[in-house]
Amino acid sequence: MKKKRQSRLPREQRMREIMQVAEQVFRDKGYSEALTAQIAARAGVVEGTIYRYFPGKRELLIRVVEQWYERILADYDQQLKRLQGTRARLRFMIWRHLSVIHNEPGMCRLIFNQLRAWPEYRRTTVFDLTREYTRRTLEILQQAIDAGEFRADLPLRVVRDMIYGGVEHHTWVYLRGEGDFSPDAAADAMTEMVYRGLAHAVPEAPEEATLRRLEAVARRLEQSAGSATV
Amino acid sequence: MKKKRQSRLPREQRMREIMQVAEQVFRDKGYSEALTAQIAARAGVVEGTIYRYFPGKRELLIRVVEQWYERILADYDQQLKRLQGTRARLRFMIWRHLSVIHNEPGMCRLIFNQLRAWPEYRRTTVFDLTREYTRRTLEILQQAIDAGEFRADLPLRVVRDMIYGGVEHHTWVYLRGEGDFSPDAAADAMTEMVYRGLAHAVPEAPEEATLRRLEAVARRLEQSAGSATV
DNA sequence: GGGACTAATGAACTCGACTCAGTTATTATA
DNA sequence: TATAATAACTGAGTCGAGTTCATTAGTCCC
Repeated sequence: MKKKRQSRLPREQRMREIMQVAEQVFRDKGYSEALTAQIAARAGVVEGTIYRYFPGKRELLIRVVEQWYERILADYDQQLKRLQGTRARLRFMIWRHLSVIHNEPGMCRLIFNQLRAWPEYRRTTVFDLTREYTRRTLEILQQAIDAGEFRADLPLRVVRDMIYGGVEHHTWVYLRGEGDFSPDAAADAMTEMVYRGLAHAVPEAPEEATLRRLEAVARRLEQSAGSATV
Repeated sequence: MKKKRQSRLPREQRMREIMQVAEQVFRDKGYSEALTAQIAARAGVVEGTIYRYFPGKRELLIRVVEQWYERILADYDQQLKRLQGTRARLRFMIWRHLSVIHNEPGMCRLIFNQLRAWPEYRRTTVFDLTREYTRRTLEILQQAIDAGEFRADLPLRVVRDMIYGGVEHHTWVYLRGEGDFSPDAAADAMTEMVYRGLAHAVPEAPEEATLRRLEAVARRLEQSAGSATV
């Protein structure tokens, strides 16, 4: 057995190496099965070294997931910008979310099962980015309402919750490793569901404009009065 | 400080006492903050005693949650049986789920954040009962299809996922202790959404539509006005 | 080549879940 | 009432994983 002394690396690089190994181990084993000892061993350092770079195991996972999530969402906007029309844009948001889960179940499990349950979650960029992207979905819906394409009589936040919650619920079995799902099929169904739920059933009647303006007033009142709510 | 020797209890009773204390501690502290030492202390036994009745801390939580869940769902059927019509029954399923979360956030957090992430989850009665009740929702939808009330062109499982996922997603902020939600309002919105998504497009009388939307505006204004407290 | 800096070490420590050989309280039997 | 059998309960200890820190030793620069 060799006692191979590790050559020293600049701070940044060692940090990157540890995170890289940690990502792999967390992904494969899940959070609690992933041992700091093993991460250290695979990274070719001693356990204590990890603690020179990260305050603890939890923080290490957070950093790893943050980095991954930023990478995953990098080209989101670009792709979305190319799409025209409510339906296409809505479907993209849903499909994309489903696809990420389908392609990266290990990472998604970590977010759903661990990260999101921790108190640190709120000050995570995962939290911020998720918020940002669900907000974007709300915007798409709101724009469709403003354009007279969608009705305004359902609270959009509930619709958003049905989309994102629905996506997650739909992928559970897969995430437990007990089955599969089709991102395309699910995205089609969910988009259709939202569309029917919000689209006007009948061509606009003359009093339409008046109603829309009344509703716009309500919205403004809500926003000014109710910034306490979510 | 007294060394009060515990009188011996029959197996069943001691078990019940431990579970009772454990439920309280788990509910208040969450799983990992709840220490077996503390549960033992509060139950008036020594730590080792817990392990005469439960194989481990996880199993103890499982048993506690199972017992609670069975209690919660006990009168479900009775109430459902009383309700007639797709809309009422559907709304009840949604509302009930929202209400349980609203009334018992501590327990629901344990299920969502811990139990469901464990491999043991599948052989839990929580798993079975949840399955049973989501199946019941599917049945309501299916019956409506059979009766010609709903269309059959969307996969019902996706609809069910949007319902249950939507409920959960909608309650996150509340479960993190950062806000509130109205089970009634959310149930109304979700039921409406599902209804529109699945009902045959029947041309609506124009006055009816106008009325419903005016009512929606009024409801929202009410909620805005009252959201300072929320 | 020597000093300053700091990456890295590894042994020790913490803290909580869990174990088990042994100790009684209780019950059954004589 | 005495005694044996049973099973509830104890508590001191083990174990294992995360975390700490005083110390060691590459690396850079003058």
